[in-house]
Amino acid sequence: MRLTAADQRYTTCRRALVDALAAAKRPLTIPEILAAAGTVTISSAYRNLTILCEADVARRVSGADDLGRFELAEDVSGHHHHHLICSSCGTMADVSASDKLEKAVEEAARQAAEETGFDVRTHRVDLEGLCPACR
Amino acid sequence: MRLTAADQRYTTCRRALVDALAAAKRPLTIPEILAAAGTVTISSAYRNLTILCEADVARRVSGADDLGRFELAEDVSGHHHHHLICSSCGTMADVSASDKLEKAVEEAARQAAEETGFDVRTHRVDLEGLCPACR
DNA sequence: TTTACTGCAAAGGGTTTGCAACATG
DNA sequence: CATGTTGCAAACCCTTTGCAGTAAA
Repeated sequence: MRLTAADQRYTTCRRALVDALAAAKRPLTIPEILAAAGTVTISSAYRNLTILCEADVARRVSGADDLGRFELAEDVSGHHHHHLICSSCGTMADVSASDKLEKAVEEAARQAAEETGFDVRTHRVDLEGLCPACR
Repeated sequence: MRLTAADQRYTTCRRALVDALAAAKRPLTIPEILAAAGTVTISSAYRNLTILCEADVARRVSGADDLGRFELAEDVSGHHHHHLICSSCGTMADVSASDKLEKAVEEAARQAAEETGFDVRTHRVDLEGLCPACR
């Protein structure tokens, strides 16, 4: 949390954003964040989310639609996970990753790095389909 | 290719779009598609890409930035693959998937479906990092 | 010829930015 | 007190849409 101290002030607005993200167990859209964070204006939300992302406190994720979604960084939330995405309503849900999957992805990353020269830093596994409400 | 026939006409414009996507071995942004497809206007590109996606000839993918990117559907290109994404310049590259990884992802999908009630239809594995040009 | 497609330009919607007032350290 | 931060509204950029002319079947 105090990662922010390394860069900037930890204001009421920023705290509200972090709290909103921490309370949700899934990535939130800007509208959802605004609703959850109380009196935060749109411009402040965007501005501070950008800052929080740069400070590695939050992370922007992309789903099925083109709405920006944000979640706490894994260093902050403390657990590595992947996402379930509903192709109908766009909602995202967190799912924990199994060791077997992680190992397979890491191996694939190593291999791809070797073949292409990419410096692979992280990965993302999304499972897409229909959520209970939309199926 | 003739999937389009099932819905609409196979015009010069649409052929140009499909050819452009087929020629690239990675997802292309709209600007890249316009450059590659010759005399296609922006509105036609968006309109037809939407139609091609609905006909399952093409597919829209999202990467690190918020630019829409398109690639041929796997039924058309003929091979299942994942993506390498450069977090600096946003470029995406295709990488083929190993059997081991596919199996692990499918197992994870099955498990997640059971736990959450999601009807998982497809998956996406992105390896993110820095491309050779940006590292 | 009929119907769908194309181009142009204007409209739309989410995101970013300028600027003056304000709050934090 | 000095700076960084907030709010408001205008600016932006990518994407979508209306409409009249054009091309495909």
